[in-house]
Formats: sequence, C-alpha cells, structure tokens
Amino acid sequence: MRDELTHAVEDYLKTIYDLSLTFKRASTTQIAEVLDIAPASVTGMIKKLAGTKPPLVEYQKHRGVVLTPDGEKVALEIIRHHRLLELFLHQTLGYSWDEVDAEADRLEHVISEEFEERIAHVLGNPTHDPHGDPIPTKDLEIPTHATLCLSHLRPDERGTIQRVRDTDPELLRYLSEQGIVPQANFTVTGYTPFDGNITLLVDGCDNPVVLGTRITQQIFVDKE
Amino acid sequence: MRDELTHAVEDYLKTIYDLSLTFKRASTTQIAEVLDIAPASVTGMIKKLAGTKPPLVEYQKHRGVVLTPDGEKVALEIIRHHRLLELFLHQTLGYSWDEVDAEADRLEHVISEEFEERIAHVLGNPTHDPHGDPIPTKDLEIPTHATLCLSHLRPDERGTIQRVRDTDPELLRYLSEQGIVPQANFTVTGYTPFDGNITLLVDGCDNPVVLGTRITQQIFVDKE
DNA sequence: TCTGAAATTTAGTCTTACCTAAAAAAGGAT
DNA sequence: ATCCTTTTTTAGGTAAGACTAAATTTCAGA
Repeated sequence: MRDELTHAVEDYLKTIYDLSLTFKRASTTQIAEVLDIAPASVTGMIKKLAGTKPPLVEYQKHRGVVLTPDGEKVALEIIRHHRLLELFLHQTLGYSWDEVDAEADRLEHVISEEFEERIAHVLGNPTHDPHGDPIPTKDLEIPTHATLCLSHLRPDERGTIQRVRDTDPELLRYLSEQGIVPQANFTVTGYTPFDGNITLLVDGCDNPVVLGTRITQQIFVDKE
Repeated sequence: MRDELTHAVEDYLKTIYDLSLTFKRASTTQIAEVLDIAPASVTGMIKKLAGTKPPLVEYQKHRGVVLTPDGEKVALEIIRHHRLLELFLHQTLGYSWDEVDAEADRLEHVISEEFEERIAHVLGNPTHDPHGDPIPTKDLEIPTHATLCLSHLRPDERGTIQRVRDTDPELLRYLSEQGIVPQANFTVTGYTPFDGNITLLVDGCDNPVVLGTRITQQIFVDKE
C-alpha cells in the first residue's frame, strides 16, 4: 500500500520518532541538525510527508511535526529492523557494539520482512539490542525499559546500567573499556554540583570513572 | 578510490560479466534484455562505464563491451557478495534455495567488506553457493566448477548434479521437488533427438523426470 | 506594543542518476 | 548495392532530494 518508501523518507521518520520521545513535537531545525541538512530542505520533505495519501506526519507551519499513527508504524518498523540487526551483527557475526550501528543503518532499509522474522527467530525474539535499546515487537509495541537517567543519581547510590543511548563508536569503545556496558553494576562515588560530573565505580573495576552530563544523560539505569 | 558505485552500475557490471562468460563480448541488446531496459539506455551507461577514471569496460562502438580488469574486479566482488549471501541465508537463516536470490540481490550492494568477511568466516570460507555456483575467493579467484552441461548426457550415463544456473524461484522449487539439487546422483534414462528432451531418474526418487533444453542447458553435472 | 533575533518557509535552482522514443547511422549478408 | 538488423545519437523527461537567498513568522523582552 504505502510501501516503497525511500531511504531518505525512512530516515526522516526515524529521526522524528526519536525527537518526539523527548520534545513531543520535532522542529525543523532539530531535524535538520540530526540529519545534517539545511533547514529549508527539511521543510520541503516535511511537506511531502504530510501530503502523502495516508499522511505520515501531522504538520503545523512554524511548529514542527508529530508522526501520525501511520508514520509511527513505519518508524517503528525501521527501528525494529535496526535494533534486530544490531543484535544479530553482535551476537551472530561477532561485531563489537560500537560497530553495529553503522552497518545496521545501511541494512535496515533493505531487508525484507522475511529476513526480519528469521533473524528475530534465530535470536529468540529478543527485547533489547546490544546498547540496551528496546526492540519493538512484531506488532510494534515497545517493551518497557529503564527511564532513570544516570545523571540523576547521587553518591552512594548503586545501580545497573540498562541502556546507553548513543551511536558514536569512539564513545562506545571508551565506555566499554571502562566496563560501562549494559548489565554492569556500579556505585556512584562522586557528584560535582556545578558541572554535573558524576564519578562512578563499576563493580570489578579498579579505578573510578568521571563522566560529564553529555554522557550521563545518555545512560539509563535501574537503581539497586 | 573508485568506490561508491551505484547499484545500477554494479548490476551492469555483473550482467556484463555473466554475458562474457558465454559470448566473449556483451552486446548492447543482450544487456538491455537481461536488465529489461531500452537499448538506448544501455549505450548511455556503457559510455559512462568506459569513461570512468580507471575504465570499467572496454567499449568499441557497434561491437559491445568487455570488462577491463578493474571492471572484472568489481563484478567479482559483487558476485562474491551475492553468493556468500545466498549461502548465508540458506545455511544460517534457513531460507529455501529458491528464495535466496532475490534477497541477496538487494543486500549485495549494501554490505560492507567487514560483513562479507564475517559471513565468509562463519560459513567456513565456502567455495560454492546453494545452487552450486562457485564463490570467488577473497582475492577474487573463481574456484573450479563443473562445466559439463546436462543437455550433453545421453541414456545410461550417470552423473551428479553440481550446479543449477537459474534464478527463477518457480523453476527452482519445481526442481527441488523432483530431487534435482546439487549433489544429487542420477541416471539418464531417455533422450529425444528432435526436441532435446532428457529424461532422468534421480537416485532415491520413484518417477523419472523429463526436462527440456531450456532447463538442461542451465544444469551442470559431473559424469560418474 | 514594538522590536530584533531566531526559526521557518518560500521560491527558484541544481544535481545526480537514470530512463525513453524516435531518427540516424553503421554493419553484415546476400 | 541494398535491405535488414543492431546500435548509436539526439533530444528530452523524470524522480528525489538538496541548496541558497530572501521573505516571513514567531517569540521573548523592553
């Protein structure tokens, strides 16, 4: 029906989905920044997305867009592809967790439903990818996941890393070197009020790590 | 260097490679037929391929093209992707042999060298895909393979199916229902001179199968 | 309510990467 | 030599997406 969307369209929808988790509506500039495209170009695409047969976004001039149910369906489908692929690359092909995002970004637009089902099956219908991001189910429900941000913890609190929401390979490699990966347990040993830095000691590691808010805001945890 | 070729370019090169196995030079019309586009379009693309920095084809007006060493390298790279993917889909993900071609056709243009290496490794550096087609090695050598065509066998000769060079899912499904898959042993029990039909009895099957030349010319065997 | 900065949209271009139909030209076979 | 087929040329079209520059709108503070 509304199949055969271009890669660009799928990327826009994915981006809008992500942004609206945080901001409700996604603004032109935000989308432009994420996709590294001129704002004017975004306006053009947004209009297109709002003008498709079943509209994919609800657009109000000067106040950004939200996905329609149809648009959200597409976005979740792509996100499911992406996260299943990430886990598959990691688990079955031995990719490290900082490499999976780039490869999945290319494959997500190309694989068939059949491919999706088969890797889901091989992986045992998993609920989370290697970064701890929830994988939408086949009928596009998002499994529950940790929403407590590491930046909110304070000294002496203990917790478990659940999710690292960042795609920068450098950062991911750095974090895993420090033992900061999903399922790792840790204790917060320090907090600096003015810059928000948090120091934590990962169980089994010798040295504490200091992380700035740029990082701690991307890490979600369960408190012990 | 000459990376970032479009899917279309890669498809042309793959097609030219295939054609020149049989005809030495690939003509405009032949290419147009295989790719199902107008001959004029082929001329255009051919000129482009001949005009790249290191030319990918050697082009003589009115007498078709041959791949240059550079073009052949690209073609073999894609063919390696394609055949590794076919085997991977079949072996690791459980696709049936008639389904793999279509999926591989899309993925072959998108996977990274890393992906290629990792599936090759998981599969144990295989030499042949599910249809018996040889998989170019990492340094793009083609393993030896059967070149004896089933259409040349005559009654009472026995052989082993080595390779079925066809991508039509219907046909492939039909053949596997008749037990005609790589490694199957058989005896030729009949030959009709005028239409070239060949009757064969696959070991372990009860009924003989009659195949026309359209089919037998695509099947390669080893004589027992 | 005015004003200026920031965000957004409009308008008009451009590029890339194909594809096509129809006319012209070139080869080849007799 | 001439007909027929194949191939190329010509001239043009489309689809997708991106860009710049200029205009407009919004919003927040004076």
